[in-house]
Amino acid sequence: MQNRLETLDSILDRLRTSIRKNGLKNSKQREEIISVLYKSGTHLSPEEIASEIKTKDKTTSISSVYRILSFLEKENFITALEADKSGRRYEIAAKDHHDHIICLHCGEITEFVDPEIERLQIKVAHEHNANLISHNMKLFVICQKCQKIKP
Amino acid sequence: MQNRLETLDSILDRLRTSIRKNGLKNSKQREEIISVLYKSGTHLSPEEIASEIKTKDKTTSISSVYRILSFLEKENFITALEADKSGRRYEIAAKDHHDHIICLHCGEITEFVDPEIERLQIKVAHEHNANLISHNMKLFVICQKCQKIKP
DNA sequence: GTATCTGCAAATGCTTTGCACACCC
DNA sequence: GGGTGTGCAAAGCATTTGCAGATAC
Repeated sequence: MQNRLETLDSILDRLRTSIRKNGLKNSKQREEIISVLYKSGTHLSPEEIASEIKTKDKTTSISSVYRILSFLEKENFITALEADKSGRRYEIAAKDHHDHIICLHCGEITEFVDPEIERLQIKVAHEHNANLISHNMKLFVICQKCQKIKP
Repeated sequence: MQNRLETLDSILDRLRTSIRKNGLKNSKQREEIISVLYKSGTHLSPEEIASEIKTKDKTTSISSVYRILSFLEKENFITALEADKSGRRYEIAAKDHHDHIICLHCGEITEFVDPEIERLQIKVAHEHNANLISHNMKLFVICQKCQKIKP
């Protein structure tokens, strides 16, 4: 996981501002989900988020988790990642931009940034007369541990 | 679309070899699907493939299309692409390796290769002590046409 | 003949939606 | 108080699977 750019409190402040800006109302569930994602530091599935919140005594429903995740993604508080066929996983957006290395054997997810690749992606888009909005890059690998297990 | 590396007949020959190698039996549906993907030159959804085959009088079922697509992907005759939430799309693998530029506005898919990025991806994997098996890179853009429509 | 392949329909798994009640402002 | 949020259950949608008949070898 990379450096946090922002404290949890600061993110929650921005969340409240965003809620007001959209004419919405506060809810503890939204803050809970941000909190869980911030503290976990990993890439969690909606089910994992729901059960994490449930351990803290709340009876949060999975449908609310999905609804809130959509909102938080739209407002750029979190980002989604499709590591495999099992559905989306989410992580807090308050980190540096990064891409993912995914081990095909154990599923481990590592983050990385290569400034040179980032630069070249913008160049490629321009060469196609297009305006780069975002990108999605996943490197599928066999990690060091799994190379030892399965030589 | 990039240059074909192989004729349709040559691909179908390889398909028959692969079928024998796996102890399976021939079927016109498998050849039909390869044929449709080869001729279309684009990225088709399972539904699109099924309806394309149906126009040619056959009553192919969607479940067979899915089953055959899995087989063809496993055997590297085709490759899958997830352009958006609407599900997977497939294209013939008998082309040079390439990645995709996807317009967020009109959905147009363009193919590209940047040898320098390819090289850097291998380097990044090595720096993480991992063995690069494959990658997935999508550049999400607003294409030239859509920039004019929506300034 | 026997094992694979197919079409159909039902099942699955993730995600979304409709609705009635609960809660925030 | 009126609108927004939630939980629940049901619906959606892409994909997978079980099964009986069809087909390839």
